[in-house]
Amino acid sequence: MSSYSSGESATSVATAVLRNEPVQARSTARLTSLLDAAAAVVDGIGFERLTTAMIADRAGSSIGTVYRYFPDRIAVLHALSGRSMTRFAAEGIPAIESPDRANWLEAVEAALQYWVGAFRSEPGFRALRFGDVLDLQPRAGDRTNNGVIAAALVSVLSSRHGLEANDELQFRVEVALELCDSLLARAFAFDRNGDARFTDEALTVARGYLIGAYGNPASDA
Amino acid sequence: MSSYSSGESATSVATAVLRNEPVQARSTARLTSLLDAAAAVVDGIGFERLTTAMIADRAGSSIGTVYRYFPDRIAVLHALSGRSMTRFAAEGIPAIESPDRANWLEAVEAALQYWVGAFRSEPGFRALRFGDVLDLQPRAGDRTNNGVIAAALVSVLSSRHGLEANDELQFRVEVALELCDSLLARAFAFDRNGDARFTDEALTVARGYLIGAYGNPASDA
DNA sequence: TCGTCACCGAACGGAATTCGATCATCAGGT
DNA sequence: ACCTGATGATCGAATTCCGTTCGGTGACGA
Repeated sequence: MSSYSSGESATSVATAVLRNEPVQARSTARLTSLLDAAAAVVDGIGFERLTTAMIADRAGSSIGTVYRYFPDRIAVLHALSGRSMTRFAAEGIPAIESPDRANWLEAVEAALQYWVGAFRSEPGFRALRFGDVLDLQPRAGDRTNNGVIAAALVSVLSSRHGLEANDELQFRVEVALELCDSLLARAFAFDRNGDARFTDEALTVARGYLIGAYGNPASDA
Repeated sequence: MSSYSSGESATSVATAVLRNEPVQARSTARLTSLLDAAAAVVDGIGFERLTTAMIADRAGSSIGTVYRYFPDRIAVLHALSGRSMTRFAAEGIPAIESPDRANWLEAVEAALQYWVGAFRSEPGFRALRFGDVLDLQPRAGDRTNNGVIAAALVSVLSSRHGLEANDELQFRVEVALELCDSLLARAFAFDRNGDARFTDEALTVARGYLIGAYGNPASDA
């Protein structure tokens, strides 16, 4: 009945949304350019105003090609958020696993810092908020993106820092991410570079929340 | 330079989204029924699937009338969230001002409890999350809904509980609301009645956050 | 050179939005 | 009281915009 997962699921994300898997080289490039285009537009005008025509234009392709790969407009956004998440897992998690992290708190802080960086520089990242905003009528049991990231973090925290990987830890990490996410969204809502007051507070809050639950590992030394 | 406000602004909210202000009695009634219709539909199917035709039908009017008052479909949603906020201020704030609240913490907790109740029973409330979700490209200086509610809370906290109404307090209350909001949204995402694990955690987090900043007033007695 | 992969863009359908015609209310003049 | 012009309010067919489909054409690999 345990709902947390243990590691590799973080990298195996929603590519199932595609209608056709690209086979030839040019088509994988096309797919990439479609997602890049969507990311760029979404950063500029927000996901609600993103039209399929805009994606096609900016990617230098036609509307039909968009629909060769994606079942509908929303699927593009889901794929984009999936790609961001995969990148986050592929690049961020190893950085967090670095032996430099003396304890779980440092690992978490590294993850959050990395996350803020993604808000700043990863196209489409801030506009989608990991895509959870799109899950307007989610079915119970659906995995949220934050849930998947949380699972990856949990696996690092348990395998390298001695925390027990159970539902409670998964829940708390998920909550911490949710908290951070909301403040970061606010931080970047008006300020393209992130209002420092809110980005700082996001890190402080998440930190405080987890320390409240698990104690401060630095002072246990 | 102070950005907090001191009370009455909480009731003067975004009616500026209207194309035409209603003048005669029948038109104010019409406007109300349009918003009621939107709220009912939005609760059922989510704001993305809400069509202008549905609003008109359910309100017993025509599409053209919708557009007499609102510049576009999204504006209806903004107005709806504005009305929810106004109600929250009009009904919730007095409840919070009750002399029963021994200290600021109890006032805040009452506010949050009231908020959870609104998620449960106020039509359209949970679907819109105070409408901030829709603010995809807000202009700098725009007031967020949470910001306005925070201002109202700040005025209660300062006038009745001795906290100094300054930018810092406004900021912290806003952050607390944002934190609560994100967890409540999550709590109600799958469960129409609110997943207790997340609603509880929302209150705990907001409480812990403010106590961390201002101390526990109960233990000062 | 055949079969499949990719791509295109006109055409279709539904939803958003416009706009001029029509009805209702109100003020004030007789 | 009644008329009357002005303005408020409503309507809904027409238009425009956008998501999505589909049949046709070009490109790649065996």
